[in-house]
Amino acid sequence: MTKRAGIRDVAREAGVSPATVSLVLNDRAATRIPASTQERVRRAAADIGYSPNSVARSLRTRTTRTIGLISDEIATTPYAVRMIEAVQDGARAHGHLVFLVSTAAERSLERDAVAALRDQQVDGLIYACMWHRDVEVPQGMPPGSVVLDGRPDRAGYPAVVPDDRRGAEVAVQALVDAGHRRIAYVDIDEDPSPLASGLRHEGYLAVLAAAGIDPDPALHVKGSADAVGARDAAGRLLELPPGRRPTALFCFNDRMAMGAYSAARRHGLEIPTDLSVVGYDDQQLIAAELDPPLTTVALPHYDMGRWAVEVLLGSREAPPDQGVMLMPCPLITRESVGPPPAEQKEPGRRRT
Amino acid sequence: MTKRAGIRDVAREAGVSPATVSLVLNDRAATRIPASTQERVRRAAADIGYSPNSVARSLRTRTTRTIGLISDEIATTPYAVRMIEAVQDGARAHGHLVFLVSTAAERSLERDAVAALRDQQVDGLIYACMWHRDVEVPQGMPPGSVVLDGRPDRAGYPAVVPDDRRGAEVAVQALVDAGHRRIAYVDIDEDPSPLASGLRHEGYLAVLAAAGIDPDPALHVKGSADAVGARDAAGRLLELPPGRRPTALFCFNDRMAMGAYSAARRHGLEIPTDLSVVGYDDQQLIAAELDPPLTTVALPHYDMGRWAVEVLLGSREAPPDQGVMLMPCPLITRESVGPPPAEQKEPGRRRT
DNA sequence: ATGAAAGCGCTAACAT
DNA sequence: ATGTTAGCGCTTTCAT
Repeated sequence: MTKRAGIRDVAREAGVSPATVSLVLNDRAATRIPASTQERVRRAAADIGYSPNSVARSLRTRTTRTIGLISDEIATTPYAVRMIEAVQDGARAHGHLVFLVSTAAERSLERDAVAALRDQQVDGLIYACMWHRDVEVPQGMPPGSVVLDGRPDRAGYPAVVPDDRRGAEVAVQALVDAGHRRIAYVDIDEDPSPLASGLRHEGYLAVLAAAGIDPDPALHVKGSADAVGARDAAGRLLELPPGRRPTALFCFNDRMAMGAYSAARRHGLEIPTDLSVVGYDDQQLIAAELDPPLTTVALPHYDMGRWAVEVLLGSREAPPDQGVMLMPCPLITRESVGPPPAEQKEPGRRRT
Repeated sequence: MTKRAGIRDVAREAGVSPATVSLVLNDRAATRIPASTQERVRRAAADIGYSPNSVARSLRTRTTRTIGLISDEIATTPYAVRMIEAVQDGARAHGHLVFLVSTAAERSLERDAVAALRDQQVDGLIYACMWHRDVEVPQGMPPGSVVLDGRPDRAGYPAVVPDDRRGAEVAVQALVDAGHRRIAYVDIDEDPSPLASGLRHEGYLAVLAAAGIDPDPALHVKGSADAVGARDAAGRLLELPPGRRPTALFCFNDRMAMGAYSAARRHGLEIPTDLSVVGYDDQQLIAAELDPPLTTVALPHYDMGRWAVEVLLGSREAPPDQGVMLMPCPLITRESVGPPPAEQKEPGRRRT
């Protein structure tokens, strides 16, 4: 890289002082400087390819137009990159650049990251979780930093999470509307249980209650978070005697719905004819690609990410005091939901 | 944020000059300053919680310990975030922070990003593609910047891409080793055809040739890149008369392998008993979760990302002149490959 | 309407 | 062995 042109180079070229160049190039010239001079300055700048050194400017103005995005993990839940993209887009819209640092949720790395970012004088910090959870805000996070997809343990940090309870309601309601009354919840078996697990269970129960359906505890099963765990859990459900067997499965997530598909297949059940399935997450490359495509509830990653930057950069109101913003999770209707089978029948034969 | 302590605060506290503090804190004190003074300085710094302002330091040293990572897209191929993570990790290992900017592959955004990053005085730039392709290096990219998962159109840019040809060879060889001789290539139908498509085809043909198998053009089919397109393409293959039908499918990617699974299922074929399938990408949340788990070839995203930072930051040799580094793609053996069925039989019955 | 000069917080020559 | 000084490239009073 050859030496970059500086403001004094422009000044010399235009026959004015550096101060004037600064004024003009920052649109602070308003009334002060005649259009002709402004024109001359801009020409000179363009001619020599001048572009201000952000570091010097930052030192002087004490604002860097950068933000830091700390994410606890990045690769495990690939679809959550939508949050990163959203933060990116929002930052760009505000003329900011973003430092990304992922910390694998290690406390010491988190502290280092916060410190490094503060040393860089970032204008704001976002702490992003890759899944809805309680978060212990890292030491040194300046108040005003926003928490993304997590619930901060301390006040002073605006936060946004998906409205999992409401999302589950929408999902289960869709099943009720299709005529189902024996609806199972294929839950995740993890310790500690994710916040989303409980919230979605609440939503599930609320809709059943509202529909006058007595919840059958046997229809709340748990399996490990992968397709195999879900396949087994769903399998147990499908082995229930005809009268007790569910006609619809609400699955904790799309990955588990994928397992439910396997179980149905192994039981000779057609989706959605013999069994309806709803997932959660709207995970790219799963939900839409399953056969048949999966009806699911979308996690509003992009919206949450956008919300976070905008609150951080002040273009949107933070929720009053301790309030956590609940972002709606829309139902994505595809083809895995149908009316319940006319009667409880024997495991069907595959169509030929 | 209350006013940060500065180096002069530490100096006053320790009863020395700012210069001494700088020396000590940067481990440049070597022989010059007695241990006792050093200790005093460090104590003072710790006491008042001093941490140097990176912006000021950068202005002075003309090096920022930051790098810029420009990625053409981020959300579409979620598994490619492994590259970002790798860059992250490598940067951290070198004490650098990374600016992430995604440009949706728009030329004007790319140019803006390059300019903004240069204004920030980043120490280096990486241009990352989300899939192996030819890249027109954005205007203003300083020579020495590295291209990740792409082939630059100009010299002066070290680059790394997956060794798709060799990867395909390994995949098809696994099939040959299992005893297959009628092996199809379920290719992607896209215009322009991705580099990987052609390279993998070459690898496929090379292995067949080496095994003395005459390639049957009817076994090279194409489908759209989603599960449905692949299902149809694979379906056509499975409808071939017994003697011509393939016993194994090499799929362009895991998503298409997923479609092949659907097709097999619809034809009453069991995997791997009746049909073997190999994918490509080792896409998280697909390959491992399919039933049965998919044998596939991994794209070395992490390794490539790591390579890129290390070359950028000088801890690894760049390939000689125009050379593009080919990163090996390892075979991930799971359960979708078996020996060919004893004889061409009628579509099998599902196990009960 | 413009310029001179100070200074953001640090580091690196150069003195002492 | 340590301190003084002069900037890094900009912005911003304050003078003129």
